[in-house]
Amino acid sequence: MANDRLSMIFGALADPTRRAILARLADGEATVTELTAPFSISMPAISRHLKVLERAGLISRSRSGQHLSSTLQASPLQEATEWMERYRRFWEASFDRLDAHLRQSVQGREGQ
Amino acid sequence: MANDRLSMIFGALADPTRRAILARLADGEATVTELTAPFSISMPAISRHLKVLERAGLISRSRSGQHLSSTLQASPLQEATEWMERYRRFWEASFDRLDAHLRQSVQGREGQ
DNA sequence: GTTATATTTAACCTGATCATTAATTAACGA
DNA sequence: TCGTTAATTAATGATCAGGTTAAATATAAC
Repeated sequence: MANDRLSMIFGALADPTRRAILARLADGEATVTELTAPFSISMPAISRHLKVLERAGLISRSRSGQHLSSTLQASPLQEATEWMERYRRFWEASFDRLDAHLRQSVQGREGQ
Repeated sequence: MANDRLSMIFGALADPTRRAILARLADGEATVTELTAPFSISMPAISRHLKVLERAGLISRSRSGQHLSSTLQASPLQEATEWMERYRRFWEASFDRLDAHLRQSVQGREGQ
């Protein structure tokens, strides 16, 4: 994967296990052991996924004793969203039915 | 790469050449030859990038004679944005650290 | 039909990704 | 100090990504 910032962010998000880890961290920080539990893959594998997320800036980590906690850092998601904003006019201009459905639900949450 | 929809979308966006292709297509449809010109890589390489983008639903293609035109399809970007919306409160929380009061009222309106 | 143009497919190479198990490091607690 | 727990690193292997050049396919133009 290219090592520019957006490539690292999108690359990190391209894996379902890593997205699931982020989803878990949305409920609060967690140790590597806790993050490993829900999956059928080994702890070293999770440890590597965490490295990828950390490199993308999507998590930070802090040790307290034996335990190494991961915390969600969402600002790279903001960068990614900002990049996509450039294309918003295209999906809003679309007459596609799926588009219409998704647009509606997005606007619902954005309506502030 | 996993073959679920979000993984294919994020995976497609994880490459700078493919993002540049999308940027070019935002100015209008283009042939493979036209899309190849700005890059220092070969046409077969571009052809593969286009396949990845097509598989992710980010472009559609239509032949007219010898020419095969690619057209931007932005709705997958909307899907990706919608997935990220889930984390918006986190980046807003860190960005607006100094205005916790406002943040709270925004979260209230979002129903989180 | 022959030749030129546009694009894909084939064959191949290199390096990255994602998983494994085994070994190592680090911190804790008796 | 010894044994346990937490996590990473090492070594290995399979598969995928992204590039190349050369060959094949398809349409156009003469």
